Amino acid sequence: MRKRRGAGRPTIADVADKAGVSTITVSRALRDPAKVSAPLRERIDAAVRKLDYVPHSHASALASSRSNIVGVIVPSLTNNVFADTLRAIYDELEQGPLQVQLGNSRYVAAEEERLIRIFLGQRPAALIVAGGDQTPAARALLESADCPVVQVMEVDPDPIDMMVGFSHFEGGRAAGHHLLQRGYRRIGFIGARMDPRSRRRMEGFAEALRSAGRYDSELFMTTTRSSSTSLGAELIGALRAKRPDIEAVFCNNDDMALGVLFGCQHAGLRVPEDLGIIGFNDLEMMAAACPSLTSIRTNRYGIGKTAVDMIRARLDGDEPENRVVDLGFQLQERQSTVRRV
Amino acid sequence: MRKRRGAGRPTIADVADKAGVSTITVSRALRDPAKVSAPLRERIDAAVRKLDYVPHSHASALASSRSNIVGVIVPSLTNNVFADTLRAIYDELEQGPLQVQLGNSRYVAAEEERLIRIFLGQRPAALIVAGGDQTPAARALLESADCPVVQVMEVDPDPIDMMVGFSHFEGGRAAGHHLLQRGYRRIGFIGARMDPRSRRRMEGFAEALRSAGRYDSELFMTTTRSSSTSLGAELIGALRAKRPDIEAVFCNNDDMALGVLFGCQHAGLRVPEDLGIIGFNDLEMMAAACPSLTSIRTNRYGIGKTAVDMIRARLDGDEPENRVVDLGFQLQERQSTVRRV
DNA sequence: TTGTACGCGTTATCAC
DNA sequence: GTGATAACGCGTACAA
Repeated sequence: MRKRRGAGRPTIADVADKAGVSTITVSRALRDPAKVSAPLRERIDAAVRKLDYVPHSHASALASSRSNIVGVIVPSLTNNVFADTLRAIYDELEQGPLQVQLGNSRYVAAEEERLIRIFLGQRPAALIVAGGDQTPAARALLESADCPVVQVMEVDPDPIDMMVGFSHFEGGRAAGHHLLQRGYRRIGFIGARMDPRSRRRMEGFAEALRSAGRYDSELFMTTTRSSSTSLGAELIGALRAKRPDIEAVFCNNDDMALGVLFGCQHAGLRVPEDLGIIGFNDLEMMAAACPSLTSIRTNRYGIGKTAVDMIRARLDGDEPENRVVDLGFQLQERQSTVRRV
Repeated sequence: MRKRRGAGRPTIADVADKAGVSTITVSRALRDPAKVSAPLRERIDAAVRKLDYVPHSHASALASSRSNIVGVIVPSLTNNVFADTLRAIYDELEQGPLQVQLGNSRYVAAEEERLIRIFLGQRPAALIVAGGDQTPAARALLESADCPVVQVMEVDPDPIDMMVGFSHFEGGRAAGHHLLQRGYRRIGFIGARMDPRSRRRMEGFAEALRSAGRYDSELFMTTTRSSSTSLGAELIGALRAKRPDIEAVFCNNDDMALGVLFGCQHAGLRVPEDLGIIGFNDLEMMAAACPSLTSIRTNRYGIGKTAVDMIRARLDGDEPENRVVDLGFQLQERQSTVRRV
């Protein structure tokens, strides 16, 4: 009897013994049943069930030098924005043999680089990362990775490999144009976290105001604290204390916008009569709020789905038509930006 | 020159060649630097950097019959409740050498079983699953798994291995007691999704009302649709259409509670004067809302942290004092349940 | 359609 | 402290 180091779980050889076939036949029966004759297939299936055999994915990955893992690295787990994209990735991916491995970079580029290094060690089937602000080393690693790489949530003319998202700059600009069109004059901005994407939204927004001669830096208030509803309420209070004449505000995300609404209500201000509010992302609650809240709708689920489609295509040997897909955004006008007369 | 099937990335043998040592020395230098003399260690580190060598985790897992993967299976990615626990797990786990592999069961027990099977195929270092409602087959798989298993979000006298959470039944009961104490009489319930945990909350709530002779099944409204803010608004509308005399409502989660608040505001009802509202989980927005919303606070981050602590202890050979840890909950009384005079 | 021989990259074991 | 050798469990290549 051979000495064994392993954990004692049944192996493909045990199944083969029990079914009276060779290991390779079991291997084939499991991965591509059509390649094995019906009677053998049944004997093998029975043996698998009886032994409760589970294939050892690491051994498989090692032998085939290819794993079924798709690494996904997002900056935040609690941010609903990524949750929707993640949900799409899981929905699409778990149909097939592919498995998701999720990393949380906590909005820290060095942490993202560390995770990329670790994930690459798994020889992943593909990699999905957020945005285009990797460290130079991380970018180099990804460029030399021998698997599809998709950057999500943004668009950029110079992707590492493939990219799907939308322009945050343009989204911010659209928010600015909307408030201007509604007739607002003293227009402010409230931003938390201020990661690169939030920053680009702010820049697009400022650009819109500037081109209309309405940019007033005093009405812009940002913090690196992470966004939350209560922070939105807090910041609008601070902003109004400084500049009570503010007429409308763009929030860098919907949680902040909701907080601004609550802050106004607690202060006895009417929305939109006393203050116009526009958010970003259009989470589900925005339409339900009272008053309903204007926002920039982004196609977060579509981004995840498209990312997986691109990966699938590449894995199937096809080349996607466009390496960069812009899914755009839509302004959702609601009660919170109806200009007072 | 030997023929190679692999993807061509540098291997530990390449590093060994470059450093003029054997592979096992490189292996040791990487895993436990103290076991290798300083000069060799430096030569090896230099070679690693020069080749940009990344260890092949699958080969390592195969050889050691132990991976550094902790499988985590949750029913939902978009539900903030799990997001907080996940964040804790990531925060705790990614410090060390352990990696998270996340599965999404979509509230489907069969899907959970499938994921458990797949994860077990990775010979994980540990497994974390939600709740105690696994299929019998899944439970059997977990019981025979040769790794620590932690069930989170609930407590149960009969855990598979270890467990950390709180009693949903008691949480529901506390909500009922609170409304009764506040003097509410016609008390209702609104529940979406109605997964096992929501169901237990409802049962505890009903139990509290029943023991006070205040249970009225007509005031209970549930749906299997997934919870959302707009659904909360919709359901309170339907419930009030049927029973305009309703005085207070317990929502099975905070999203629904916020939706009920919005629904009331849209309908011109005052909260808490015309309707008392209490939610469950106490998400961050509950305190910021106007009026602020009463809820049952649960320690979701603590649950994730404790789960990892238990795993760490077991992996280090220690046995945790208690196999079941009840982290409890706290009633957060706010404006939304201040009884009208 | 089925089987044999061997390699995948790493680590455990045992010797030096 | 360091090294030679043999597993780890499975898939590829080629033969039958």
